[in-house]
Amino acid sequence: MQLHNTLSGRKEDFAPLNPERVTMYVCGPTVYSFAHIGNARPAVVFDVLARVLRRRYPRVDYTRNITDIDDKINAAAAKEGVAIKVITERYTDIYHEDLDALGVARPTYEPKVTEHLAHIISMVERLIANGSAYAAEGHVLFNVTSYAGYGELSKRDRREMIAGARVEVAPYKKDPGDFVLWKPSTPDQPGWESPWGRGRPGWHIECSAMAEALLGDTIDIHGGGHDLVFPHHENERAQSTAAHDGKTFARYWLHNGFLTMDSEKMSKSVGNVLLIREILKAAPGEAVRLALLTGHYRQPLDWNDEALADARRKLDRLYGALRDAGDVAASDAKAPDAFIAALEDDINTPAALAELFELARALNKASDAAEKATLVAQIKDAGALLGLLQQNPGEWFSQSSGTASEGPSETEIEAALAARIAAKTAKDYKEADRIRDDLKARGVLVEDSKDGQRWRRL
RNA sequence: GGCUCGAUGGCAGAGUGGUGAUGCAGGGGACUGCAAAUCCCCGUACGUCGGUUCAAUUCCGGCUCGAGCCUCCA
Repeated sequence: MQLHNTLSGRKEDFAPLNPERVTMYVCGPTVYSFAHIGNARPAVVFDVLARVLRRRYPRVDYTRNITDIDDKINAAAAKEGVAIKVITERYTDIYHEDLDALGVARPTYEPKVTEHLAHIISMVERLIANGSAYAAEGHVLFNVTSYAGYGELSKRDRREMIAGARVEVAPYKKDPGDFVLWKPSTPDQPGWESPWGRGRPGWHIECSAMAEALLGDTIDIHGGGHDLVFPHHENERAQSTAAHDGKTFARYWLHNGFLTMDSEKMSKSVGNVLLIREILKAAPGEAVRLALLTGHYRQPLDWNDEALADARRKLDRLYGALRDAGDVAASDAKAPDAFIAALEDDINTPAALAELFELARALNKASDAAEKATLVAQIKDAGALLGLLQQNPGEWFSQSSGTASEGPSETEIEAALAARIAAKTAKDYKEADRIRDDLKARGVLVEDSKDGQRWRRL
């Protein structure tokens, strides 16, 4: 298996430190608002990676955190006049619902910052003790000059970074690049007791502490969105390496490319965010998931209505092949080698999907029952690795296009179909076609097959 | 301004130093009462200018355009 490592800038052979326990950490959401479709990309991509790894390794410990201490959360809570827990629990639930709809399996561990304060504090103490960090005016800062490898991950020169920095440098910093590990809270802000007074952790230390607590000093894979490379992952790397006597923190750094809207980054300031739940009103979650896997994970992906419609049509084809195979009992065949090879080549989902379509064509052409059984099993097993094609074809074709869409009920459809078959038997094709056109106008496509009429929602 | 990554047919999107993945759309045919679905056939795509090479879309360099980071951000 090969994975592209941001640190080296190239694809590398993947070999876990301990094949009996593969460890993976992915930065999860800050729960202060609804998740948008851009947030869904890493969740889906790394979900696929976890599935692929689990096929090969007996145990994959996948940790994806929930950031439930953050100034944006504080702002949201203050605005509503509620405790931060009200905000964080609400949006954690919503995040779970949204990802469930996209078929994203829960990670092995889903730690919250509020559950790891003791660990964070102990890590900060260790960093101060070994000279990597210092306390100043109620803050604790990590001294970037103490870590020679600073800038290696994001390929930045520290001096250039300082020169180009647009932020004002706080007077208590020893070096302009130093970043906060702990900061003081005012009495009206959420805070926790610490050796440096009542305060709260900085953004970067939480991931280092939780990764250490759940996965150990050295982890195999660290993932996240490309925007996290700097400063978040650069800082995590510095902290963890410094806290562990120079031991490697993450062996493979994986970063997914951005999702754009009309070729522009999705962001609240631009006003072009598209929430996952808004999309789900008009499209099945499975189609959203496939749309996210259409391009390679490291490439930028432009989101638009056509991409989503395209994904639906692809699923129509795939489910259509499974449906037309009828009731053949699937054999125990597994996904073919070419499909696995594509996914094990740095998660090349477009190439894997191409293999899946080849299987579908073969299934459509197959006439032998044993051959069909093998192909059905292969398609389902391959689909499972992508988190797709696990429903019955009948469910796929009869489901409405989203949580908000409407259309004639199944009872109505069945009644219309009965009338149409009667018209057809009487060779009244004009009436039969009228019924078909009428249903089509209402979003239901009727098809005649060798097994009689069948329908699907458009 | 500095850094990183891209530019493939009507659209989306892999890949490769020398036989044009895959899906959608489009054209032709088979099948069908007609459709739909399915199957078969059909496209001289690799931003631009140079270089290396017997041969470049694929390697190297310039240019143009695009995305991202340098500030919270998936």
